Amino acid sequence: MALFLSTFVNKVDKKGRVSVPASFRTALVGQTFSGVVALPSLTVPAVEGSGIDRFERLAEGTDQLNPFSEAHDDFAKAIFGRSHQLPFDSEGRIVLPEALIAHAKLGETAAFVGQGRTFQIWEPEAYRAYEREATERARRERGAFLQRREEPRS
Amino acid sequence: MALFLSTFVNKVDKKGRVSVPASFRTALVGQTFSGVVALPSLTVPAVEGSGIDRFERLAEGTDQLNPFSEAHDDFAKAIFGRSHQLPFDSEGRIVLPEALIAHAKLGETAAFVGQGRTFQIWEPEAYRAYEREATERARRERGAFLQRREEPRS
DNA sequence: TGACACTTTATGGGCGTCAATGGAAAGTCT
DNA sequence: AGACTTTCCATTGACGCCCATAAAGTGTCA
Repeated sequence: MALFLSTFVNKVDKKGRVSVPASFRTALVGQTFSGVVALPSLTVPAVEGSGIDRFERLAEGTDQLNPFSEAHDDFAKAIFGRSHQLPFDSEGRIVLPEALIAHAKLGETAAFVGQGRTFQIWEPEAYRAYEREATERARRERGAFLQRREEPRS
Repeated sequence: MALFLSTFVNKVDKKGRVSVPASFRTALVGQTFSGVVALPSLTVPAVEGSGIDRFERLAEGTDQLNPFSEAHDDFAKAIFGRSHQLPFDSEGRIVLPEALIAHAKLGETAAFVGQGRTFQIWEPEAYRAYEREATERARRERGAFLQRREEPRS
């Protein structure tokens, strides 16, 4: 089980600690770093989260010499420079740095939203609004998706 | 054999538990997650269900750590975030989250409706109405279809 | 073929464990 | 020492796990 699914709303205490949903934690076991890697999303007011394995793979990509290497360089700066390693405490919580809390405008609670291979952390109310919009778009594009889904596996 | 066929109506107890029909369970054996993945349908008042394999395939197509790949779907976001992993208990039941019960307006009973590679969970009465309507529509369209076929002869 | 034993499902309920949360204690860094 | 951070216990409420029962299906054998 290596997928982040569903949405969980947990509390942020006055120390900035949040419980990472248990199912997310189990999706991260066996990694070289026991915790999550988090960075402010470049596109939405949320925190992007994943295991460190993702970044290890990403690092390999930046080492390559290719036509996009310059873009990769900017990319690496934007990604690695702004990312945080957040270790689990013994109860499976992480502490969110001030920079991330500010970026996502987090208050008393935080919504962990599964996105498959990664997840995001949202202010719950902001996510509800965003989800409504995203769902509406998905509904419109539904035809294309369903076709893809029903493709016979080769 | 991995198809969901036929319709079964089972009870929802006061804990929100429902037995997944045995034939549906056997269609799910051997998956990496022992249970079903469920999400509210985008189009009808029902719960969409499937095995996790479907979502694993979906995740492969959406790698969204790279912000330059603008191509990621709203859809994947809407799908992963709104989905729920519902593990089987030792008797083959799942517990339906409040959000799904509300979406499908489930009461004391739930109808599991096979759809081939997936299935749906309906409030039984709502499904009967929907089915009547669907077969009626199919009948009308079949009529039109047959007419079209006959046209070249005339 | 009909009766009986056995297996599989569906359903209900009780109870122990763990996840989520809060707070205290211990350790660090000026 | 004071402020802040990390580690360690304490509580509670939900959920997973187990057992018990009933209904339904399957098979066997006289």
